[in-house]
Amino acid sequence: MIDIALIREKPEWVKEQLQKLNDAAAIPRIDAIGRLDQQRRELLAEGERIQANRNKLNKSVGRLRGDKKLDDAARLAVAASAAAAIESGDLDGALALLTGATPPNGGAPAADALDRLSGALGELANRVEAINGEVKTVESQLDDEMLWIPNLPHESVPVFPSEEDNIAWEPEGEFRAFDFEPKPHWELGPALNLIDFERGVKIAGSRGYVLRGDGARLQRSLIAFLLDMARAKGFTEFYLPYMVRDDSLIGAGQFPKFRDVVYHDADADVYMLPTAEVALTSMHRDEIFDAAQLPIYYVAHTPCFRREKLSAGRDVRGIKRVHQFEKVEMYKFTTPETSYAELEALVEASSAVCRALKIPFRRLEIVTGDLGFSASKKYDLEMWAPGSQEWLEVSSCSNTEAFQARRANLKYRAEGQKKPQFVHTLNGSALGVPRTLIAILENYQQADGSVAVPEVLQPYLGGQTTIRAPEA
RNA sequence: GGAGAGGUGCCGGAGUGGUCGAACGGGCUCGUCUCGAAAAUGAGUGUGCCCUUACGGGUACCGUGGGUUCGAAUCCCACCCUCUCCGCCA
Repeated sequence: MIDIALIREKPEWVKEQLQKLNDAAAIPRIDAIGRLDQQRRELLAEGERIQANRNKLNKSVGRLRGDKKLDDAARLAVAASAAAAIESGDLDGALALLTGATPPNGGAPAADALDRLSGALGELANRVEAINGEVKTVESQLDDEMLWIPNLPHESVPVFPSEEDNIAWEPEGEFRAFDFEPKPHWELGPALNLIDFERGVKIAGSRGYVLRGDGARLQRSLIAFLLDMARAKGFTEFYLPYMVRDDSLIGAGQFPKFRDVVYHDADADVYMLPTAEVALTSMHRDEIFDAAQLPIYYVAHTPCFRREKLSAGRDVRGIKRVHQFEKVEMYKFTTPETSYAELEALVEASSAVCRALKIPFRRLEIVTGDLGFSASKKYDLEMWAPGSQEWLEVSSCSNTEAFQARRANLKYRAEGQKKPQFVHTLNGSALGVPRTLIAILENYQQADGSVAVPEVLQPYLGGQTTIRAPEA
């Protein structure tokens, strides 16, 4: 969520930002939010004004009823005058009467004066309730609109319309020179009996896949290696729930916009985790940190489940785009002052993993048109896959600034400051597992059809250096 | 799945329908005392929202949502969650 004060104070500027994001659908919402916000505040002011008077009057009535010093006639006289004052809208006058500041004005002290007073106060309660009802309606409309507004880009993000314009940095690492035609992983995997697509589809349907033998072991090793890399950099490792409630998805920015990519168990009303980021964002929901606790670094390996409609004919082969995959995700809670330095460090941490695996990769600076919903600034890392002949996105590192913090109510108290303020949150993959697996297979394949094991993974595979096809 | 207990502030723990944002204790912060510390002692110590340049004022919040009432932490209803015992189970 962005700060509504921005919309209140400079709506045109906000619209310009949305224009850069290519989110034309969000733009008309800004005016709607402006109207709702104003409406809300007007209603609140009116409702609270009456309520403040009502609170005072109610207390005074309690005292009037219990006041031993007044005889019945006097009590009725006060009640009658006060009731008349309330009915005519003079709440201050009524209060003065009830507290004895002004004497009753001598109206007929009817026997039912106390009931009439109660009735008048009840009427006041009804008015407040009616206004509060309107406030509620307006607020829920307002919240709903706000949840659809994407995060705004940081000023350093290059302004271009589409992912075609993302800025690729100079690749790092050595591109291998092959003296044979490198195969894509969808050929290598089955040939080495590491990946079984037919059985996967048999079990799970479209896009199902099975890793087998050294394929499964390689994945397991990779995950352990990735977690160890993060842990060495000070990240605390977590095991997390894979099924989450909708508040968690709203907090991380998945809902309401991306509802259709998340699997849902309607009976239990829980959702399957699309990324660990969702669970990690919610870890400290509704908490207030001390400044001294920040920054906080977390890392977790989880499966990710994505229902996205996988378009026919695109990325259909292999395990590049699937409904279920493993990912190791890093997450940071920081102060606003340090979040951009922390973003650089985060990308560096992911880059270090690519270097350690000795696979050529490059950094992509994401432009405004491709920023997505939650990020203020984002970098992707891509590994080169010589068999598929393409760059594979293996990591995506974002600073969401206070966008998720506002949705999930994540705050901290700055040194010497009374008011808590929102933290900044960052997330980055380290790395996406199937794509890294693809890159390993395709980069480490050898002329005889076998695949060498990256040096850093060998200890995790009991010293094994090569993956070969099993004996026929 | 069966039976029971309970959800109040940073924590523990009170709370006759009106003066309760909430006793009391602990913690924490600032101060006094001290060479310093401990002990003792004084004051303070929630969050959101609205109004206000500011000082400050108002309002809401005692699991959530409804209801009763002039007035609800306190009464009624529904729901959620936690815990204990039994059963089942990796």
